[in-house]
Amino acid sequence: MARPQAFERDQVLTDAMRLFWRQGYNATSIKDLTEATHLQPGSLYAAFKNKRNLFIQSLNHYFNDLHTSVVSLLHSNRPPLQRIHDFFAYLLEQTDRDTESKGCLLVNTLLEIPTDDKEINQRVSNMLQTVEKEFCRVLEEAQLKGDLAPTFKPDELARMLITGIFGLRVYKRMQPDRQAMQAVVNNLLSVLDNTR
Amino acid sequence: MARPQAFERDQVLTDAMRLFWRQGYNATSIKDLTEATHLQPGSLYAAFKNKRNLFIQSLNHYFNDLHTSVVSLLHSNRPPLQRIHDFFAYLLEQTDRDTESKGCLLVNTLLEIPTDDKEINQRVSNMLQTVEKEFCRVLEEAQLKGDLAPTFKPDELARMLITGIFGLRVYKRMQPDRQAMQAVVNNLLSVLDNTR
DNA sequence: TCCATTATTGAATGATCGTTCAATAATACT
DNA sequence: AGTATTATTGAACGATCATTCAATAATGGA
Repeated sequence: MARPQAFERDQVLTDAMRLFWRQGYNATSIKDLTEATHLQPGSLYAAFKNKRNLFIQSLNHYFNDLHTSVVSLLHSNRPPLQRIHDFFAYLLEQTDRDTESKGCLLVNTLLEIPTDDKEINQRVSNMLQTVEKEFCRVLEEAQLKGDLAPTFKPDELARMLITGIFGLRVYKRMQPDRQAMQAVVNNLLSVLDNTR
Repeated sequence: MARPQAFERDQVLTDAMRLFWRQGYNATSIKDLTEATHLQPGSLYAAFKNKRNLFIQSLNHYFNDLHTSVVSLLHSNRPPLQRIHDFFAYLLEQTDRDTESKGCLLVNTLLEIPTDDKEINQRVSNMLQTVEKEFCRVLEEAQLKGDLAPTFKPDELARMLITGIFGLRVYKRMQPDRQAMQAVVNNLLSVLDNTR
């Protein structure tokens, strides 16, 4: 016995997320958000408490999508090292389609939000560490199969690859051509071929 | 025959730069800047036109310092590949001392400023490309001396190392311990050891 | 059909934003 | 000493910020 909600929470979060992704947290105003979501300020605040909380929900929404992609790529039935290559191929494709150079919302957030905002930094760090762990498991699997030299430490390699991805996300802002990005990936992945 | 300027332009730029570095462009207000520089708004605007221009001057100031460090490290009299290692050792030290996790102002700016701000993006990109070229020249020198396999393309390697630095700058925000960062650097630099 | 409950509206709030400018102060030259 | 010139001050401006809330609308159950 009450008036029903007229909007879909998921759709609103998608709209908000896209805006934060394109403009960053500080540069996105409530006015921007009301226009993008077609919700009035009051509704936005009733549903999401405030701007900061809406942002956090947007981050969660982004990570859900990201995690789905990562899992489907890294848990496929292809050989482990091939799956790593698949991931980077996917990253390059996505980077290519991203004509606005938005990059990764999590990486952008990590650099924009002040260090002393423990909550947001912790949340984003955890999300990225989750991805790092997925990488690590695949590398362990490769090592077990003998596709990766036993002298490697999978956790260190995973960390290095994740760092490489972060770097690519930044490098893209310099508007390099696809070939340049591809060459970086090739050199990065050449570490895995090392027999030591 | 006029009243002399009471402040040192360089000191003011240093103060402003530190603030932009710590907080980012959008999160830094004129009030913040007047407090940090001890200049009133009017003086600030008389000397630097507006906030945006003050930021651009701060970027230049930052790059001057950066370029000095890079040159002294990469043009030393040590063997070329050793100079690359020196650079990363310096980077790790600096990262360690940076308890606020400010990272690199240029990298932060590249991610914060919208893509459609051509001027700032172009300026920052040029600065970073300058560093990349310094790396490239050292790698060419190493190749000439036979310290680097001739199959490598120095420009691609330089790009990969720069990307690695960007990545480390981001990774640092996740508050990793020094060992973790060191391992990333080791794995990154292991590419150079490849004999192909 | 009426009512209790919740959703939506959008104007209003006070704070803060970047920027301007008239008033005042400090200097060098005559 | 007087004056032309430039530097400094800091209050004031309009715009915009995030947030609130009283008024209104829409529903399901009685």
